[in-house]
Amino acid sequence: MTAGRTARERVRAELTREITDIARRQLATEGAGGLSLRAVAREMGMVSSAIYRYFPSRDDLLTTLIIDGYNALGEAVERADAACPAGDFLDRWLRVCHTMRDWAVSHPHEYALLYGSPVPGYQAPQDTVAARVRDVTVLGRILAEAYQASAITLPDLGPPPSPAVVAEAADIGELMPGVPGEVVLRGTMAWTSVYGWINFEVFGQFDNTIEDRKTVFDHLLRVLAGTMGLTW
Amino acid sequence: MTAGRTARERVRAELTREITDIARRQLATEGAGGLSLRAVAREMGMVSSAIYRYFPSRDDLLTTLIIDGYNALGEAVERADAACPAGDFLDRWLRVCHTMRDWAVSHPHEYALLYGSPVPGYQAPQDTVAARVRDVTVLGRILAEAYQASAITLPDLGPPPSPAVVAEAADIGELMPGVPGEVVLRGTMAWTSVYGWINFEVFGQFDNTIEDRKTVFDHLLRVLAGTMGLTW
DNA sequence: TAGTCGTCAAGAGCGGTGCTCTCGTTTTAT
DNA sequence: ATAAAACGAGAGCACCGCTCTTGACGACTA
Repeated sequence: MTAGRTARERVRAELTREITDIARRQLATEGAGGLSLRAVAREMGMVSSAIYRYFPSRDDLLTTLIIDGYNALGEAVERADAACPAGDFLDRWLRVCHTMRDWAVSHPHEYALLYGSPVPGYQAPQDTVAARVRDVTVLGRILAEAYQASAITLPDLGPPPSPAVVAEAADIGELMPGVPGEVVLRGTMAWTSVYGWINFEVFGQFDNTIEDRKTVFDHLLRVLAGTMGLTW
Repeated sequence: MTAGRTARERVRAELTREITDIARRQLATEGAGGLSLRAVAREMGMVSSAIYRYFPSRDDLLTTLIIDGYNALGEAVERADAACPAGDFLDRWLRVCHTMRDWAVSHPHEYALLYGSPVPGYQAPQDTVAARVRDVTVLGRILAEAYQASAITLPDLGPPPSPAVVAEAADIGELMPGVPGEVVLRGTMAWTSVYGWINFEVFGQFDNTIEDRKTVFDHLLRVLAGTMGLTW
């Protein structure tokens, strides 16, 4: 990784890493809006214009921070899933979701960058999509493997989805090959619910209302597992 | 309302309204980060410092926009609920939630101000809480009235919540007097799920994935109604 | 080895921002 | 009528992202 050939390439990689590190720290303390190229440069003892040798604009720096954030979250989720017994689907679901929440709570500003309101004037480039889907890919895999293991029995919670609704979820269904549309929809719903909770929690909607959020979240996860038909 | 006694008070109220109107329009087109006091002043033909006679800071202007947003959303929701037959709880649930989504989709930047990542450096003052709870108050009332009408039968979706979990939801339960904790928890879950979906939709998470979002959202709402035990 | 070429940090500068202070003027209240 | 309060205008401060130019240093090539 740091096997840059020339000395110039090595110091360039080093400085680039230092910029992103400082930027990430500023992001963690000030939030996305408080991220300032000039402040990063000041902390590095450089002049502000020098930063532009490494990142052509503030948005480009933001983009790498976003990609890094998706990868950090995705990696944590993948590790959590890998640490579970493959056949205990409920346990995998619980641990993966708790990992997502833990990461979000401990990196609120980075999480806001990923799942909060888009940064004004900033348009996420296509580079981010590969990293963005890592977490939901894990959820899809759990659900797919559970279905293949016949560990899913959908509870009857309402009228079955129309074919049109099922067709709309086809793209998400690609993450869970072989899983019927109705299950895909329940999974999508659970996915949005989990992030809805995390959003509320990280963005302060539960302030002065729910204190022991992890415990309530755990209960939410078990109910969601029930809606997906995961046996308990 | 515009019955200010002196001429000065009248023109002050008028100018204050004009400032917020222009600010709201800028917010709608540029987003929260693009809201600029100088730009507002420019559009009014005033000098920027004059704005500070009406709003002591940019954050104060943002605060009134936020309160206005909560009230606009809350009013739309209350009107939608009032237009439904009081005894058709599923219909009320569906219409209220669709109203929330419609408002969010047609006012994305204002919605982001209310339910997105908090504006950096901005701390919502206590003035906002009264307006903020209007939407969830309506949901709580629907659920409470449904329960009192014996229109709720909770489906079995997992282990029952521990007393600790139920206790955590006590504050939210105050919105639904007489409703058992388990139902309050299901309602809280449905509430977060709805806003989780709306967040995903407004913030672009469904781009290139789900096209006919209203239809899928409607299906989500019916499943959520099922989890709350609303008969269908 | 000498020279050229590309990369780099630095500095000045542009237009923008939120915000403060002062200074006359106008309107209100006494 | 006079004192007090409110007001718009203007200059100015410190900050921002970003651009352009300049001079120095390192890395390849003749």
